Amino acid sequence: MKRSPNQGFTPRLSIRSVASRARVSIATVSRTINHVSTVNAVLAARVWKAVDELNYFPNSQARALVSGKSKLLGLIISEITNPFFPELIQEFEKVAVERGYEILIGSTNYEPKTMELCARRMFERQVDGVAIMTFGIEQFLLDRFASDDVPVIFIDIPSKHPRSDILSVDYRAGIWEGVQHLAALGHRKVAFISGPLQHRSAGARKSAFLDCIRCAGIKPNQKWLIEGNHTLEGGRDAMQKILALPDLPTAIMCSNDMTAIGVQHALFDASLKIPEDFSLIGFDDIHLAEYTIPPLTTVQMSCKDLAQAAMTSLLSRLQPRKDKVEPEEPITTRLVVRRTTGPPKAS
Amino acid sequence: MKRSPNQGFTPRLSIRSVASRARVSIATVSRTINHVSTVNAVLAARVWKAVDELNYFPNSQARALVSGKSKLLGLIISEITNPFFPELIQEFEKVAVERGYEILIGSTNYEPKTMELCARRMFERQVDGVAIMTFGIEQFLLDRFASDDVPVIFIDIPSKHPRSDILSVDYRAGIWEGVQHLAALGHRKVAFISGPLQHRSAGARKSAFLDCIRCAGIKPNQKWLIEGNHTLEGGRDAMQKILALPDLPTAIMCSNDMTAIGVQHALFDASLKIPEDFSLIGFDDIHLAEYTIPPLTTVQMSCKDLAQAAMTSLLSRLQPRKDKVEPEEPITTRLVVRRTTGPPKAS
DNA sequence: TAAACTCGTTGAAACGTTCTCCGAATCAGG
DNA sequence: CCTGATTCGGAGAACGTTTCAACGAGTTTA
Repeated sequence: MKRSPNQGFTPRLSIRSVASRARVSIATVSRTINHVSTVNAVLAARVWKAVDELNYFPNSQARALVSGKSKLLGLIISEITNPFFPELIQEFEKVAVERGYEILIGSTNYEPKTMELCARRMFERQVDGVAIMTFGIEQFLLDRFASDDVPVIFIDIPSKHPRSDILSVDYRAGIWEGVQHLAALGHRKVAFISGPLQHRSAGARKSAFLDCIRCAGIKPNQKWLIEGNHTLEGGRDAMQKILALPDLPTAIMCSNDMTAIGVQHALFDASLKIPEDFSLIGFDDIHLAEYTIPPLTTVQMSCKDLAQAAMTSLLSRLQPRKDKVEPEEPITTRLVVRRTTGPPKAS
Repeated sequence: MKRSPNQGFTPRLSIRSVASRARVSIATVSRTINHVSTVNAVLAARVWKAVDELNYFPNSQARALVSGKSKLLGLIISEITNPFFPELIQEFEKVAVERGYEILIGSTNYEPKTMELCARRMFERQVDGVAIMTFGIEQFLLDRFASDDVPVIFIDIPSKHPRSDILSVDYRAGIWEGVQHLAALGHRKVAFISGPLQHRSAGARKSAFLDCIRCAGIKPNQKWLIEGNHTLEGGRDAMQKILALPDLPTAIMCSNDMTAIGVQHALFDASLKIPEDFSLIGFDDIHLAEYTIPPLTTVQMSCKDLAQAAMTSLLSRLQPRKDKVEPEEPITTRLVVRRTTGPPKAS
């Protein structure tokens, strides 16, 4: 940056330009654009006119520097190429922009190393808050955010120690509906393709499934519990493993929709039909699920609700108001029946 | 922000803390962490030690304020829920983070209004550069960026006035391969479902198609030129319109893969088979295209190439080096044959 | 031996805001 | 018309950094 008296030209458009054009002090301009009520209406009008004519807008860096608030929010997700997350991002962005925030996105790709890098990026940009929408998070990262007084929201299963920065999801409800649906159709041999199990919430989905299966009076078969990785490839590979088994299940539940789509692909490749040969249930209800062939029966977790709950909670922590932070309702899940489930093949 | 002498406590971790701990001036600290070569090795070591012990990192707001560089890059896309864009974002993010930049994402949802809002957001955060990866952009927005000396990169068709801030895509090459492929299979009746035609590059894809069709000696039929909107729904609706026609085409080309997936859905609903009843070709080659049922034959536009070319060009404009900005090669496109094309039904 | 140069370090100004404090202006009541 | 209350505008410090100008200690030259 040039330090010379005036570096020649370019008297950069600043609050000062507005002040002089409106013939008021810079303080008055500042108060006007920050909607402080005590400012005289006549002057305010002059200020707004000047702002408009100059097409001025405040320098957010300077604002951030002095206020200590960057108006930046971090959003850490697992994998941006999994359509569930873009849908989530879209909701986040909407709410954030409405409230004057921008979003910094970090994609971990399921690697703890990358997760750490993302967290560091968030730190360096001094985000005002972070939403961690991955399937799990390391404790030490949470601690680090906490030690910097950065509010953090993350997803987890409902717990009896309701720390309000946890957004709890009731995975069981939807999975239970799914299992019941399958049982009602006559399925007794149900496989489950999980997500990467080192992630808490992937594990939570799997335990919910096992729990439900037992409640339905079905004894789970270890052979039919496959670990996937929440990707298309993972779903395909897992299904191929299942097909290689001597004793086949009649229905497959998946930890997310991408896995289910991978399964559909594997079955198509093997010339097997859904739902005639296998029933299939996904999880998430991404928009695409309605468009698979055949349309996917899946457990819906409203990412709209999720994003809004996360944002509400995050923002309420940023602007401490008198209204108490209400204990968050758990996010609910429910079955959406489409066309990948049917009675088991009479074998 | 409290203005009282010391607001009690919290002597915020700053470059000053490091300076006093390393027993040097803040200027020396600054030069050290910015890798200015003239700094004495002994002092540098002391500084790095202090940095490490305090776990210090510089405040990016302050940096941005004084340097005039926000190290923020804008990325404006059409629609984050179209999987093509997340794939693009992923590449962008990778390159950007490597170079110390963060990305601000704006999704226009094809609305000029929203596009304007996005541009404004970018302005307010004083991004150092913007990549506009939508299917078109208003001239006045480009002008505004230009008047603020913000480098802009956007996509367009190859033109004889190669302004280096245009990333040109050779849509024709891939579409030509697609048309030839169909013609070779015996198709003479080919429909095209375009994107929203107010967008330049959607229009470009359509003209490329018309051009290729004529070159292949086929007379295009106006009835088979449907305007879609690059979404699943748009593809489905367009296909339903086509199915209502008295004279049916035998093959469908789509302006993007999402449209093609919508077409597959409409055909599935109508109990029509691909490729037996209709051949289908998409555009983009999103990752999902390999996983549709049947796997989608499509024109590949490497979003990796696209993102990297965009970033390279953008970054080279940010750090003007001696090495001349090479004239960008147009991004190429090519056909990927999978299983949605076959000979036309003998009617 | 003093002057002229280097080299490396430091103090201080500047970036564009916000916000506190204080002085000036306005107004109502006596 | 004067006093006290009230309201509003302006000067200036502070935020955390970068970088310029200046300075001090060595080193070389006259």
